Order: sequence, then structure tokens, then C-alpha cells
Amino acid sequence: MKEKINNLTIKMLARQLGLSVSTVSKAISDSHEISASTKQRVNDLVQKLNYVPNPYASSLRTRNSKTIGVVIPEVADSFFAQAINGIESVAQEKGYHVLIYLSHENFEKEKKILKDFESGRVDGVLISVAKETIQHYHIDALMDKGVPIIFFDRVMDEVTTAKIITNDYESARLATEHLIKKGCNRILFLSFSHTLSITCKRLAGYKKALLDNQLKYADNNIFTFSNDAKKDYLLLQKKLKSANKGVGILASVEKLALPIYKACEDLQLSIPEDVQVISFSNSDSAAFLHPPLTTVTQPAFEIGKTAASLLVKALERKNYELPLEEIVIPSDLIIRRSTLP
Amino acid sequence: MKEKINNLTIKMLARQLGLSVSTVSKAISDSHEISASTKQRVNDLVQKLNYVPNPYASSLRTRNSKTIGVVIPEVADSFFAQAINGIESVAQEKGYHVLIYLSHENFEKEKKILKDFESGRVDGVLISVAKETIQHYHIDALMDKGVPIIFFDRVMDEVTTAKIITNDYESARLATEHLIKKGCNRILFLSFSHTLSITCKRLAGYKKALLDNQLKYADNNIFTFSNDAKKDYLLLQKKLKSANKGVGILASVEKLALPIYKACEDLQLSIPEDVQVISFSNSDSAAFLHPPLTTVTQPAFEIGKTAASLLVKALERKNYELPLEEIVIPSDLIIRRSTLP
DNA sequence: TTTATTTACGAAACCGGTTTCGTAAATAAA
DNA sequence: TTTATTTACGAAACCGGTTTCGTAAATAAA
Repeated sequence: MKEKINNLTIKMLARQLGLSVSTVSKAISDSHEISASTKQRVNDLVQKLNYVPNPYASSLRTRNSKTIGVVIPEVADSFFAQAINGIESVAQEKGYHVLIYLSHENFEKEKKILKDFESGRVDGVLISVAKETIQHYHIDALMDKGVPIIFFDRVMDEVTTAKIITNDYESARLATEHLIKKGCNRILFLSFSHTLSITCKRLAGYKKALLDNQLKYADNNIFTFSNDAKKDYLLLQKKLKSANKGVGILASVEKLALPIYKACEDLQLSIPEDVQVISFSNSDSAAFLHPPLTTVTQPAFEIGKTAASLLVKALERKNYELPLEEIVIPSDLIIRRSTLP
Repeated sequence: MKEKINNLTIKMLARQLGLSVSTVSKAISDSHEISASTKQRVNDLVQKLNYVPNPYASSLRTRNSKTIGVVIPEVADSFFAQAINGIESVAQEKGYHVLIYLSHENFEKEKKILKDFESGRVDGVLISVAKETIQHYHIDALMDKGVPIIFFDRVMDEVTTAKIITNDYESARLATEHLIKKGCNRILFLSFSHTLSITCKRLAGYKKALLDNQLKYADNNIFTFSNDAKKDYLLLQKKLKSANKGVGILASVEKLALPIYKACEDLQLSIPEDVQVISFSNSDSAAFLHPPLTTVTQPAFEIGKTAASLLVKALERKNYELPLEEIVIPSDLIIRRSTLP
């Protein structure tokens, strides 16, 4: 590697200006202790020499890093891609830096990431927990160190902090009800976890809709995907093969939608005549699938943006306390042709 | 905000152990100067008190941050989502942290981001340049400071450094040739920039295929999207309306594919009978569009991974020089039903 | 047994900023 | 004109690590 160039420091500026380091520092940060003329001289040289202060030196002394940590399970999903956009928009506006980490749905990785945050690397954290995460001592430990943490989308009910979510229960209930109204008498609920907050709430909404409409809940209508895509796919096929007409599917996460389409195609089942489908999804292409997919579309960008705004507010204001309850931004049920007209 | 807890420092450890700070520091970093028994005592206490060293203090002294900066135009696109995954996989394995920045296709934002990097915030940079970027003095300036920069996907030919790309020219040529073989006698080339490296190369491949197959190149077959989605859409519609049978479309970026589908739907043109379509795309849903979309699929994860691996290698090895040429990872033409069988 | 070398540690400087506190000079108040 | 206050700056400590260099004690070599 090329040698790193000896960087320009505040000390060199001070020497060139015939001022002390402290005066230069104060001038740069526009302190009232410094005269206008001195500020002018300092800033002229800063411009001229293209001086950029070392953020780590500053972090060390001021004990804040202007950095937020974002922990998400994956970026594969449109939801998280959009959420990152929302987070980044706030960060860019407010001059924060975004460190991004993927837990890959793995609890140990998530723990390791949060443990590192105890070092003071970040001023605050936005997290959407991994599928495997059912305990929260790693989160508590970080909060105990005084690092504010905000959950978004996948929260933990047991932890008391701000949570930015969508109306999972209600939107699943509505989606299920829509399927029922369109003639489904048996509805499969597909998820990929039975512990995640979002899954539980969506499942509860699904159950409520069944109850309200005199349909019986049956365990074998609930299908939890494992990590083994092949095996899952075969199971799904089997389930669909044995299904009668009038079956509906509610997929509680975006990535389960395409396997359903594939299975129907392979089994020569037509959507929506044989199987009606609704999926939670933020994918733009939902409208162009064959047939266009009826979706529950989450306000992903808004969720990210709101979470980041709140975090920044908590960091900037001295006496601001995070709202400790959930902030709910509703999803939309967008009806397309994977459900009957 | 809750007060930040007075953090555990190496000094406190030293006091508790009756050792000097330097000894503790060396013990933690497993220095040969320290006896096994002392290391044991130190590490026991580190475990017990859950000590995590302050990374910024360490960065300040060692002049490296174990952090890489990633600058991309957006995360909307599947390509960049997958590329981030590739980058992150390397970072996680090698103990690097990933700061992510979006240029939003804007040159001024990109400049600002790179300027900040001159502070020493990152050890190295992976960048895919903005659409607006045609100059490269901001990149040169950063490289002059000794910060290694690797381009991926959207490179600048004028800058001499490692570049991880796909075979844009060749895959566009093949895709175009495929359209010609399937009977297209007029082929529209859709892009959203005429300056980006990838666009130029893809356009050149397109031209080559025309030439090889005795088709005339015509400027009015080239359609460059602006930022105004509505206006673009109307123009596209107009172009399609006036087209005869036997028209083909090559979309040089993923996000142009759906507008094409929409326009055909609105105009009641059927794909592939009236219009054949191929798009550069990494979207999983391509296979489930109506009809399934023939794509040029880029090795996005691999590109990200390779770029990150190379950067880390450059950072870790003292005398390692970045390969200064392009590393090409080929794309796949995946034939589906938006082109004739 | 004496001298040379190695081992294992500590003191202090250092990285590059920020902040506290002190003070001469300038200005305002008495 | 004398005293009190304000202005504008600098010296030095500090943030929390790492690294250099020095050295007493232990061990090896002569």
C-alpha cells in the first residue's frame, strides 16, 4: 500500500497563522470567544489548505461520534432497502454517518454487533432484530451503557424503548378478511418464524379475521418456512396439491411470494381462480407479476425515516426523552389480480 | 437524553490489576512482551468487567479505523442491495466496519462525501459513481491523500485504480444479438445517462451487434430517461405507439424494465409477440413477471465481494499494490419469455 | 563467579482534536 | 482618573488508547 500522507493537523494551521491550537479550534467551531477577524483568517487558511479535522480525535474528546449504527437482518428485501433510504435521508440532512451491519437473522452475530457498540462507536442504534432473537439481554446491556436504541419493524415487546412499526395486526386482519370475502374458506398463513414480533401480530390479525368470519383456525394451515429453501418449497407444493378450490394464502413476508407463484405454476394451479394470494411486500414488481400481486405494502421509507429522526432528536436535545411506546405508521392493502375481483 | 455512562477504560483495568496501562494494553493485544500469566489475569478481568476498548482512541493513534466507506447512488435497485451484501460479507469476516453513503446520483453530494473521507474517517473506499459524475478531481484528491479507492460497476476510465465490473459490452452485444435473432429489426436502447461507464459500454455492445447484423444505428432508437418519471413514461409510450411489429427493447438498467411492461400493458401491446424485451436486471421477480423477463443478470454479490476483498487485502498487506486494471466478472443472459422462443 | 543477554514490565510521549482556566489588553463604569 | 468588567487569546490538561524506550530482575553465556 501507498503510504498514508502525513495529514494536515490543527497544529500546522496554528503554526502558519501564528495562533495557538486552542484559538484555531475555537475559530473553526465559531466560538464567541474569538474575534471576527481571526475567524476570517483561520477559515481562509482552512479553505486554502483544504483542512478536514480528524473526526476520531474529536470523538474521543467530545464523547460522541455523529454516527448511528443500523442493524438489520438482510438487505435482500425491498423493505429494508427502502428503510435504509429513509434512515440515510435523515442522516445526510443532519450530518450523521451510518454504519450498517447485517445480522443474517443470526442471534450470535447480532450479539457481537451490539457488543461492539458498547465501545462508543455509535451514538445511537436503529435495529430490526434477527429471526433468531428471542432474548434481549444484549440490548439491555447496551441501553444500560446509555446508548439509545430504537426498534423498527421487528421489535421486542419486552424492551422499553421507542418502536416504529406498522399496523401488523390490523393489516393482516384486513388482508385475511379480504380473502374471506372473495370466497376463500381455507386460508394458509405463511411465515418464516413463530417468534418475531411482526409474525405474531400478523398471525393474530389473521386469527381474528377467521374468528370474526366463523372460520376455524387449524394448525396445519400455518406454515413456517425453515432455512432450507428446497425443502420448504416441496412442503409448500404438497400443501397446495392437497388443497381444494377456495384456498387462499396470506404470505407474511415479501420473499415468500415468489415461491408461491412458482409452486402454482409448477402445479398448474391458476391464481386467483384456484388459489388467491396476498403477500406483505414492498416490491415494485408486485404490480407486474403474473398475475399482479395483491399486497400489504408497508411504509418502509417512512418507518426508516421516522426512526432515524427520532434517534437524532434524542441525541441532539439534552433533555429529550424518547417516547417509550410504539409509533404506528399504517400499511396499505393494494388490491390487484391475485385475488378475485 | 439519559447521561452516557462513564465508560470503563484501560486505566481502570490497570489500577484494579496493579499493572501499568501499557502492560494492560500490550496484554490485550497479545504482545510477546507480556508473560502468559499476566495475559491471563488481564483477559480474565476484561471478560469479567466486559471491557470493550474505545475504537476512536485506538484509531487516533494507529491511524487506521478498520472502516471502509461505501458510496453508491441508491439502494433502491437489487443490484446495489446485493452488492452491499457482498461487501458486508467480507467486512464481517475481516472485522471491518461499513459506512454507507448515498449520492442520490448527485455530483455535489458525492463530492461532499469524498471530501469528508479526507479526514481519515475510512481506511479505504468502494464507490459506484453517480450518474452526474463526469469529473474526477474529487476522487483524485482523495487518492492523493493515500486513501485507496476501488470502483465497482460504475467506474471512471480516466482514474487509474482497481475496478470491478461485469462484461457490459459483451453482454449487451449478446442481448442485442439475441433480439435480432428472434426477429427484431428495430431495437430500442433504453438508458438513463449517456455518460456513465456502464451505459457507454452497453451502448457500444448494442451498436456492435447492429453492425454485425447489418442493422442501421439510428439516434431515435436511443432513449435516455430523465429524472421525470411521468414525462419519461409518456415519451416511452409515444415511441412504442409508433413502433411496428418486430420491435425489440434493450433496457440497460433494472428500473427501466417495469415502465416498459406498464407501457405495453397500457397500449395493449403484447410481449413478446408485439414487443420483445430484455433488461439488465438482478431482480428475483424477473422470472415471475408477466411474461417472465429475459434478463442480463449481473454478478452483483460477487462484484461487491471481490471489491471488498481486494480493498481489505490492500489495507492489510504492507507492500500490496492494488491491481490497476479492470477485473471482469461476467453476467448471464437468462432467456425467459419476454423474447420469442 | 562474573558478564551478557533476555524477559517482563512501566514511564512518558504521542495521536489530533476540545475544553477549562488564567490573564494581558481593551473597554466600560465609578 | 481609578477600578471593574469584558474581550480575545494561550497554556495545559484531557479524551483513551498505542508505542517507544528504558531498566530491574532473571537467566544464560563466558
